[in-house]
Amino acid sequence: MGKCEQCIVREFSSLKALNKDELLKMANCKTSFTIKKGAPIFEEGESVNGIYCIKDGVCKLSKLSANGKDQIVKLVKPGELLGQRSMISDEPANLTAVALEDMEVCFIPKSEVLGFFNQNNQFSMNVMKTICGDLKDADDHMVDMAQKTVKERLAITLLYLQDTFGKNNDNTLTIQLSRDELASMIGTATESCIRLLSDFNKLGLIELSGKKIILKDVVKLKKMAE
Amino acid sequence: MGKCEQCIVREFSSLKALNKDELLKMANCKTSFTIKKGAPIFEEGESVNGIYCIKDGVCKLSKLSANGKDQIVKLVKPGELLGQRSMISDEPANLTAVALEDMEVCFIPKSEVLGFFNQNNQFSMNVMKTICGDLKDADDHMVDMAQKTVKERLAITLLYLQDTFGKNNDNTLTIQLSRDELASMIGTATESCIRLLSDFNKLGLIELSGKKIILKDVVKLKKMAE
DNA sequence: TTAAAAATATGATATTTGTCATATTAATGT
DNA sequence: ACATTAATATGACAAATATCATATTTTTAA
Repeated sequence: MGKCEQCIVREFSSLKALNKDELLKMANCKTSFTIKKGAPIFEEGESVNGIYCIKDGVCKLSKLSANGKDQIVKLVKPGELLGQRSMISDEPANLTAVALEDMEVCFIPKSEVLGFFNQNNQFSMNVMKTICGDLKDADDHMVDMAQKTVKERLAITLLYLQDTFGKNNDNTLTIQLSRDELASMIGTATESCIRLLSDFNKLGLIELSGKKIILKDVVKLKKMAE
Repeated sequence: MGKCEQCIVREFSSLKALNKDELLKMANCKTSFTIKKGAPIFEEGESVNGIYCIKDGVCKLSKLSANGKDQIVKLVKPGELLGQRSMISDEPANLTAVALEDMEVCFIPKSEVLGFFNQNNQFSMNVMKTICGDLKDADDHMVDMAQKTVKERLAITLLYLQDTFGKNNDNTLTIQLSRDELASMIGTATESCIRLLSDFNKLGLIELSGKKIILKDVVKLKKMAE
């Protein structure tokens, strides 16, 4: 069984407020497992009786709209927690979590987490701050969806992907999304997304080599994002 | 000085977890004031060093987008709190709060609230649950903005207004928004909003008498909202 | 009360975006 | 290696929405 004490990603999440004793307790009740690319961690409507701590790999949180299209609400990366919202609200998951890469995650049951909430104020404060950050992001995201054009949203999203997940040695974006997934982030039709990528390519803003994307002119992209 | 103990709206917010002692402490440090329709409570970028408890009147939380248009993110009604997000995150306000009606609000300074967080777990849990609810709403709202048409969003918004704020004896919506504000909620141009209201009127879904709106066919509106 | 300003309404038109059809390319399994 | 499937790409067109112009009504303030 892995030791939470020695887990590095813990340091990047709300869990960093936990002391040695608490970490030992957590190590004893957590379950860790791997998830293959494309597999769900949980789905909309399911009960999530605890939180997931992401050790490795990125996943998407999405919601199916009545028009049959998936909207990606958020990407979650190592060090971040998953499922806090529905655990705290005591409601079924509002979003579906699917692995974009092979993942390693740990699951900590609700009873344990609530215990930490009661005995460790810094921990619950950390969780609260994280959720507040998510709320701010969601509000901003919502305004962008309502007020920005698809072109602007594509620019914003490309910059976000590079900022958040970085680039490889050949300058290509580290995170690889299908055109369909990129469209789901932007909130547009796949064809529109592909078309705009072509346009950006022709304008020299980005470079497309197969599935890989290179941001060639970050300054212009930022201007384009407004 | 008003007594928090006797304030009814308190019962509808996270503050209901506070005990007599805490309420007395709160009554001593709170400041209550009135805000005229159209006046701001706080604006984007301002520091909000505490939380506002709404005793009477409704306000809008909005954000100015780079295109110069305001997007209304949320309406807040009596019993709800205001400013928790930025107080907890320790960040300037992300949204502007403006009174839609004459309001009565109380302000409770940050130091006091944080004190209650530390000594009253139920209270901080309540606040956390409220913020989680806001996050769920924001995510859902975001998906609607990205995936629904303006027509669908108008139907959703009209139903929301009636559900949340009710109707008068003559069946008109209790809350009165200008066409401009309604457009800001929906995320569309004022003209488009006016046009669709006309269409809905002609289709018998709603009835317009001046600024007043009556929902005539809630079933069809719900179907329209998908 | 009445002139001025603001809000509401509607038409004409341009722009953006979605949809459907169909290539073309890449990925997959046998 | 090759057939099959899936992903990407592009054209043609339709639908949704924004913008600009201008009328009409309502509100506001002198």
